[in-house]
Amino acid sequence: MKGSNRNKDHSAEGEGTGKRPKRKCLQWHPLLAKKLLDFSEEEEEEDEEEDIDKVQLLGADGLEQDAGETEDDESPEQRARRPMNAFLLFCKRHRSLVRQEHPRLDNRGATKILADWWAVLDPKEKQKYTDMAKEYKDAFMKANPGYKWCPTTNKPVKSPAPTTVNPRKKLWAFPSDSSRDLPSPKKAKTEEMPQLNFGMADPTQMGGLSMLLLAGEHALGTPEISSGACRPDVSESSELRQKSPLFQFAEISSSTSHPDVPSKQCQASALFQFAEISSNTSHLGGAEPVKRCGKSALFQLAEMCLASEGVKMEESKLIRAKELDGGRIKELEKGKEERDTKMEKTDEARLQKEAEFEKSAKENVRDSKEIRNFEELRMDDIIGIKMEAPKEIKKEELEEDQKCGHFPDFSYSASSKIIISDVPSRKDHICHPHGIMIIEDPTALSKPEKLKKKKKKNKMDRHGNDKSTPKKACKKRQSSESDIESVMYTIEAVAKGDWGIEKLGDTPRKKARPSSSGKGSILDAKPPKKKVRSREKKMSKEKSSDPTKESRPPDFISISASKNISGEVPEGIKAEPLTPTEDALPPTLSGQAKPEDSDCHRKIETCGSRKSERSCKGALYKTLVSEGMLTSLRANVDRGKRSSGKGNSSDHEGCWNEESWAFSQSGTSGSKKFKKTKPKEDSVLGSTKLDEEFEKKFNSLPQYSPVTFDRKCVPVPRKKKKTGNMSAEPTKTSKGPFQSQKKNLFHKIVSKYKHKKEKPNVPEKGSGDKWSSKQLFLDAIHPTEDDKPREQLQRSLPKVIETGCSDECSHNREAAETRSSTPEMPAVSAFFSLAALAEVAAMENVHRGQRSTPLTHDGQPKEMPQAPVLISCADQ
DNA sequence: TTGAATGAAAC
DNA sequence: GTTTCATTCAA
Repeated sequence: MKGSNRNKDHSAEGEGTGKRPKRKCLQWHPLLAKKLLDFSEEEEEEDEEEDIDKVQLLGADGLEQDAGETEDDESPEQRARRPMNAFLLFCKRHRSLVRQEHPRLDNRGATKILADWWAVLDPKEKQKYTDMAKEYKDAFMKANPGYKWCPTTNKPVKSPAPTTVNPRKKLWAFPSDSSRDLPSPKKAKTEEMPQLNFGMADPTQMGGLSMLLLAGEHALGTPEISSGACRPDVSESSELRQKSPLFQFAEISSSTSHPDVPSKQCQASALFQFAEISSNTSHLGGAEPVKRCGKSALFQLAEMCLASEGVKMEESKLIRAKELDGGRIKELEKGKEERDTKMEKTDEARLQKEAEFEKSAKENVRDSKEIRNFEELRMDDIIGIKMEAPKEIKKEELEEDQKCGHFPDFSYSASSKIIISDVPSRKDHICHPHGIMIIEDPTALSKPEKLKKKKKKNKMDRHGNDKSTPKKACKKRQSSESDIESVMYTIEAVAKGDWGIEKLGDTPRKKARPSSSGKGSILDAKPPKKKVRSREKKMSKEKSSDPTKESRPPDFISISASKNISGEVPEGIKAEPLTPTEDALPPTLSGQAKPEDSDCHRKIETCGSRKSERSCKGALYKTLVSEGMLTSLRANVDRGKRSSGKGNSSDHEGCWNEESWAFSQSGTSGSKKFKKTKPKEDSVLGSTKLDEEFEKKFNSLPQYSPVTFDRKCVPVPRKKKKTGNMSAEPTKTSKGPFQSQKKNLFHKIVSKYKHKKEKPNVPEKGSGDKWSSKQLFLDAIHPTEDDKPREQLQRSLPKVIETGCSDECSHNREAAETRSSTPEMPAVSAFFSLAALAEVAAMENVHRGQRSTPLTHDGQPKEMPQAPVLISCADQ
């Protein structure tokens, strides 16, 4: 049976896409899954596009295949893969991030780093993943009652093990269970899933999580939810859940826009758009078109957040808190709009935008004044923003750029939908416009090329996009900033952050980008990284890795460290104002938020530098989005709402719901995972988004910036180091002049490293390997700190900043390039983003008190590091 | 196809 | 305790 199926699949593949079709199918099939693994994301994405088109066309084939699969596969169970454990979830979530940081690093190396991160990860954060994994497992088990993790009994696998060849997946066919208990949903899943894969979605994305959805649905037993673990397109096969939430959602959107449009297209488009939106959000595009899309997507996302918030508010009645959050969001959105508009139209659009901006500002003021009307105001703002800026201004452009248009529209439509229920007339208006926009979607769908591009771009680092936009904004800001000196100062600080981000983003992607100053060294250093890592890998394999680990990555790390430090320091300093950062986070500071907003408005009005501020905020907003901060914010908001409204106490349910932190940026991985949402709580957003929620859950899983881990790293390393050996070895030079010492360290390290290679020191297996990996991780994160003992690491950061500041701080502003040059841009970028937050908050504070805190302050460096941490923690 | 990590489950 | 396998993808 299986063989026949396989053959079919293959044949199908060959026929349809050649290899591609199979892949997806394969993934779902345990047997085939591995094969699928090989192909790259890009290909998958492309496949998706193709699939989409094909799906409709090919329906019959897909069905046959699916059916065959279900039968052949024996039980859907076989298909089902064992649920991922917390660590795997973590890896899945962060691997892309790691890879971004270390493009050259292969998966193994990435895995090591991930392991390090995981080790360092705070218990709380870990718990999130653990909980998710648990839920996932539970759901999975529900779906697959008979499922056995290790078919050991069934499969002689072990005994035969000698042939490592096939070991991994396939064997565990399930006994008879497969079909037996499988709750209908499960089958549906299994069946549907593949279909979906064929048709629309990325099987990869669907991942095992889809099972979760099914299980969740099943458990919930809520017919309404009918989790669409599978994608809508499968409607054919999906008897059970004919209409997945996504499908419904798509329909709604389509209906909203144009009933005439065939549902299929709408669905597909909607799904894609949604996915793209998420991806865009995460990546915010490197290329211009992408940028636009990304921006719009972000903007829409923000809107969505607002809308959802608005709804929730009504429900929860926590108007004020929401208002606060909303207000911030608005501002952010506005900032985005401005940037977006600027970006798109550039100079020409400026005037209009400015006008809009002013309007928005006025509106904001109103909002601050009238809290009750807040919702309406928001709507106004949104409307104004979209109507004026995006639509009127951008309309044509958008139309031209179908990509952007459809995405935003889609998201917006979703939001609008929600809004509609709550909001009266205005909302309707809004909806229509969006609907119009949506119409374009189908066309967009028709153009796979764009999608592909986007996807590719998605791969690009999110930061890159962010950066790009911020830059422009910054530039403009600078021009306007001239108005007020004090403001300028603050603005500059912010701007710098933005610049840094931009640069960072750019460099990280390509990694080797030759940055201007001192970058040559960096470039040189980069190659060493690989070598080092490879070496380390080898070392680990050999188990030679010593407790000492001095084998730290040689020069390049040091170099990168210097750069990083330079970059970090200023930001860190800026970030110092922890409170501001907190303020930046709406959820936490709901109360403050409002005042801040008002302050901001005031500032805007009073100061001629409205744009600058807004632009800065906009940049910050992007950064937030990219960093996932937005997600966290939204999550917090949602939590608050839910808590007030529903009060989900249960961990599981609560987790899912709560966890539905908006679309996370889901970085690179985001594109892939489009799973369905969970059914349970959708009431708020509407059942329509169950699917989304599901995806969200996974995507929502906190994505930590490397920086976060850095701090955390300290403790872990100690543990691992345990052995006294380690302590002695670490070179401690860190304090003095970094660079000179760095060199020395470098030499030392190199020498040590070599030495180690030749003679592995004490190699205790586990400890040694891990340790080595950790060191890499540490090195990567804190190159400079490597030398220092782990204990000092924490201290070292601040210190480094301080010491480094003198030299590099000056450079920082001017030499954003250096930042960009650092190979580990992502971490830096993340740091910047946090810093940017802090800066923004600081700006606000400054405006309030008008005291500009010098960015370069040495005095508060320590706080800096914490601030980001706090943020991350808060988020999560 | 392997491996690099962690964790859960089945031995 | 040991083994299997979940994700990911370059090598």
